[in-house]
Parts: sequence; structure tokens; C-alpha cells
Amino acid sequence: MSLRIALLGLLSSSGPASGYDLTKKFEVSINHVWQAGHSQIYPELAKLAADGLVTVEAEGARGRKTYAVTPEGRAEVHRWMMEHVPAEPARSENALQAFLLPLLDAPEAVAVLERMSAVSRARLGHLYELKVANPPASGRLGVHALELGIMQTESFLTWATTTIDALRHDA
Amino acid sequence: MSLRIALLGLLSSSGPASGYDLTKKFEVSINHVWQAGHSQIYPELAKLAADGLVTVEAEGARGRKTYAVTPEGRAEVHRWMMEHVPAEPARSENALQAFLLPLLDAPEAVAVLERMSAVSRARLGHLYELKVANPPASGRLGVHALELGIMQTESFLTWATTTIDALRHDA
DNA sequence: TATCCCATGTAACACGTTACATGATTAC
DNA sequence: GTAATCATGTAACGTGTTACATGGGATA
Repeated sequence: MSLRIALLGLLSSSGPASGYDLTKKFEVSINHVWQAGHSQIYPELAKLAADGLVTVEAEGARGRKTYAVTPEGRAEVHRWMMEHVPAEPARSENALQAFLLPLLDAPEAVAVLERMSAVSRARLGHLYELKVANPPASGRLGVHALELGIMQTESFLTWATTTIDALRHDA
Repeated sequence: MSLRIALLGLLSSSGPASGYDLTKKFEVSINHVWQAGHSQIYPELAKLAADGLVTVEAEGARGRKTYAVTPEGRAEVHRWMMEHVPAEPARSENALQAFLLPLLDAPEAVAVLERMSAVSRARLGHLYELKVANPPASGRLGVHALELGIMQTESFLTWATTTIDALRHDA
């Protein structure tokens, strides 16, 4: 369900695009929010076309198909945004490792937390790059999600640091 | 993969339990970190037994089977904790709505953000209850994950509030 | 004896990942 | 001509969700 919304959303904001284009756009923008590879995107576009939410606007060289959102497609995104209450993720490997941390002894737990911190700092760096590349012009899809991602990653880092300190004091 | 680890982790910490017990434990403790229903848990326990990571310690009334972790099972959790680098979630309906927020006009966006806030406040309340019920005794599985969940939810709320304010000023 | 909780399972379907497979066009 | 990139798809497999199905034991 959400993949269709993501595709319709991108098409709504950026205008017509091919499956190939959308795959690339996923990689560079929406990726930190919703991942999908071409093997998921192509069949989903076909279904969206069958359901009348997008149309094949043009067929170009190399079998390239350019898709455009229909009014029904726009309505579908709008409805989802206004009515759908997001299911909270509640399935995070990071959180699972956090949960099971007490199974380790203190030095091991610290090592795990430090690895997590390193990964998070890298992620944070990546998000800052995105922010610099896509300056926060309002109206641009993704600005708010980027801020959210940065805040969440920072708060994860704070948690990791705090927990490392606590474990060091215990030991 | 992660479901096995979650099951092995619970069995490691709490001692032998049945599929039914584990299903209940998921609901009240690990649930905010990794969800699973009985229809996933029963087959997974069978596989774990087939792989020698747990054993059927006893068979009681009503076909009840009590599972216990084997040393191999403990080793498996330990290895996963030390070696497995968690894949970041990168698939969150909340974040997707955040991403697509610019498709809405300001009052609509504020309404969406307020709904998100309400859900988050409820979640936060639930997590606080868990914290009170399970006082932070070190060594107890889940203490750290609970702190993490609370911090993440709080930072989500901060983001929502900040974004609402920004949208109100724009409008 | 009826209802609730214990207790376990299977089946159908949706979603996601990885790998396989193919071919056209462009740039060197 | 050959390598990189454009461009699209399918298949196999693993994981997750919902619904279906069954029955024993305790309690009112």
C-alpha cells in the first residue's frame, strides 16, 4: 500500500517520470524514509496503471515508459495523507539489540553501543549532505522528513552515549 | 532471522517457556521493539528445535510444549549481538507522511501533524506505564530499549510541534 | 453445560529482497 | 568494438499478516 503512495507522491510533485527515473529518485531522496528497488517499482507501476491512478503518457526509446499521475491518483494520495493513521514501525533491529543488551557483559555492551554510534554518525553525515544539497525551500517534498530524520538520529546518538556512560559507571 | 534472535533472547533471560507464553511476553514487553503473533512464533520455534538451538524440555497438558535454549542457542544470540550490524529501518509510514507533507496545504498539514502528535503522546504514555511496571533494575532485559523508545518518541513529538509552529507562521 | 482461557497449529495472501535475464543506446 | 549506462522485466525465496481451524481444561 505505502509503496503506491510513495510513487504517486513523487509523480505528483515532480511530474511524469519512468520507472527507471523513479528508482533513481528513491535512491537519492525518499530512500531514508521508504526504500524500494526497481524489481518492486516496475510491477507496482503496472498495477497503478491498471487501477487508473497513473497513465502511460509516452513510450520512448528502449521501451521507456513515462508515467503521469491521474486526478484519481492525486486524490488517492490526499486521502491517504488525511485519513491513514500510520502504523508505528515496531520492528527495528537497532531497538532489538538495545532490548537484548543486558544479555551481554558491560564491556561487550559498550562495544555494541559504540558500533551503533559510529553507524549513526555516518547516517547523520549523510542526512546533512542531503540537507545541504536540497536547501530547505518550503514546498519541496522531503524537507520535513529530513529534519525528522536528523532529529531522530541525534536522539539515538544521545541515547547511545548516555547508555555507554551508565554502563561504564556500573562497571 | 531477527525473530529467532528475539525468541532465543527471551528464552535466555527468562528460562523455559511455551509458544503461548512467548506470544504473551511479546505482547507485554518486546512488542514495542519487535512484533510477532503466535502464527509466526509457533513455526519458528519448530525450526529452532530442528536446528538444535532450543529443545522441547517438557510436554504438558493440552499439548503444551516447554522450550529451553541450548548452549548453541545462547551462542547464536551472542554472535548476532556482537557481529550483526543492524539494518536501519528506512521504512516508516510516519516518515513517509512527513516526506509527503508539502503536498498538502498548511491547515491540512497541521491537522496531520496534530493527529501524529496525539498518537505519539498515547505511545509515550504507554511506554511510561511499562517503565513504572518494570522498574529499571539493571540486568532486566528491555530497560535500555524502553529508554530508547521514550527518547525517540519524545524527539518525534518535538519535531511535530516545531513543524506545526513553522507551518502556522508561514500561513 | 456453556463460556472463557489455554494451547497449538495451517493456509492464503501481501510485501520485500536477491538474483536472473535481456536488450538498446551512448561515449570512448 | 566494447564498456557503461539506460531501461524493463520475471522468478524464487523469505518474512509478515489475517483468517481459519481445532480441541482440552477450568469455572460459573
